[in-house]
Amino acid sequence: MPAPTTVELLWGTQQRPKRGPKPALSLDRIVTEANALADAEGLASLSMQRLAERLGFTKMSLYRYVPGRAELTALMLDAAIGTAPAPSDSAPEHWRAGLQVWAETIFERYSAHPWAIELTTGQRPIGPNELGWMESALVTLAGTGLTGSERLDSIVLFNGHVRSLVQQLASTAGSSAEYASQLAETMSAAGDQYPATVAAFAEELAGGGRDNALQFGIDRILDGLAVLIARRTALNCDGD
Amino acid sequence: MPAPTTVELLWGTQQRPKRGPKPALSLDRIVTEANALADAEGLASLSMQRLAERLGFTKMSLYRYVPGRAELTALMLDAAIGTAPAPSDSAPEHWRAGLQVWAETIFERYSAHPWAIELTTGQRPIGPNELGWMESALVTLAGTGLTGSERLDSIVLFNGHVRSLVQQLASTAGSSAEYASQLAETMSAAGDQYPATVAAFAEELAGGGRDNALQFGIDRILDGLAVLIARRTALNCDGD
DNA sequence: GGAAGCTGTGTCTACCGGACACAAATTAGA
DNA sequence: TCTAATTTGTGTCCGGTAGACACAGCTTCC
Repeated sequence: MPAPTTVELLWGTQQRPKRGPKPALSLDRIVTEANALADAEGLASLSMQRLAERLGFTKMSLYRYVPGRAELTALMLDAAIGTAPAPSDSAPEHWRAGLQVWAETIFERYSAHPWAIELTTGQRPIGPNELGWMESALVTLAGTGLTGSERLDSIVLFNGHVRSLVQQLASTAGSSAEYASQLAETMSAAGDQYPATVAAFAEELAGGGRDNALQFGIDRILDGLAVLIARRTALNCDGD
Repeated sequence: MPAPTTVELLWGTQQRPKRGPKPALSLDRIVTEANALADAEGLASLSMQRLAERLGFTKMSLYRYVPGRAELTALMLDAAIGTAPAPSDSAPEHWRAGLQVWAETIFERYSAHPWAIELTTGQRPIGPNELGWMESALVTLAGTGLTGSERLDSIVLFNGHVRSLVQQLASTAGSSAEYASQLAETMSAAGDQYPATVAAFAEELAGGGRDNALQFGIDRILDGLAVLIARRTALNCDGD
């Protein structure tokens, strides 16, 4: 019985062996409970021991289903982001609204499971759901006249913005007051060396201090893409 | 002797005690060697034990200088990104070139120490160097007519893009061939469910497959900011 | 009815971060 | 100059982690 690889687990290409007792656990149950545990207490509090206790089994029994922690977290990530919603309207002129929804939706998914972000680092096999999100965005971008590289780079750009925001907001969500006071203390101690920073924060506070960083970034990226798409379209018309 | 906090360590507001033997180590040496170890073998291979062996001391002696691993990594991060280069030309009309250089430079810093990226997650005190980078970008954006919130959100946008790229490129740097073959295998197995993805990658390969994702993202963000800045400038002129 | 093969379990190792007590070193004050 | 106070580096210990391995019991095939 060779241990299944991460790819085999992610894409479900393993078959049940014929002989032997029927397994009392399942991969789905394990991953579901692992995600629930991570949602409740964070990824750092997730250990094979604690997960096994939650499932009512011993630690080593989990290794019959998952080769190790790395493979488990890979499955957790793909389960956390879930299936991508089908692009509602793939007409080429609606790419802007489509990407807007795409970015907001994946932001909500990641926000519901902030621990999933740190699992997206490092070289790793891509899962079906993750690929589905990419496919969804690429369908929306299909008729824009952008090249394949540009379409892929656009997704990287959106992904980076959304994930960066989730990380930042999730970390300051619990205790933004404490965070703000700490920042204020630093500013009052060494603020004279950072005048532009002090000015920017002061102006932000005066203006209400609402955090629309997510929408701001989405709008800027969409505007930037629109500039490029318009240029491409103009060139194509000239060429015809 | 209360243990120094992360803020005190980062901002250097602790004073040497008068009595007792002179310390044989120093915070600088510890952080320098820790960064060298992380550069060589990654953050996961950095343990207090291994760091102490590298320094020729015992593990527990390190705790005389650093309260714990979390504080150590906070110092490592600020040392890794280094001091921000002074904005060479802060004339308002040069914001575009200034941000271009800013993004490329911080990209190089993070690329030299990819492990530093994962240390930027979670709520944490900000260090002097990190604040210096923010100040540098805010100075460049000072004369653009953007509000304080918009200037801060712009930096978040650039930061997210750069860090996301570093993470992705650093992970695929060592074995891009293996990664490509794995992706090709997945595509050939399940590619019919992801036609737009297959098309985009095929087109990218046909076009040479150079990865200019960093520059692509920077250009789109700059274009998007230019649109907003032009709108602000036009409104201001109308208002006058 | 074996025999083969799988499942869940208990035990074991190596490593991690960190607490705590202690001897040596150094300085302040008498 | 001598003593007491205080800091430094060290050795030992603890709880926790991931994972290896052998073993008993169950299930199915021949």
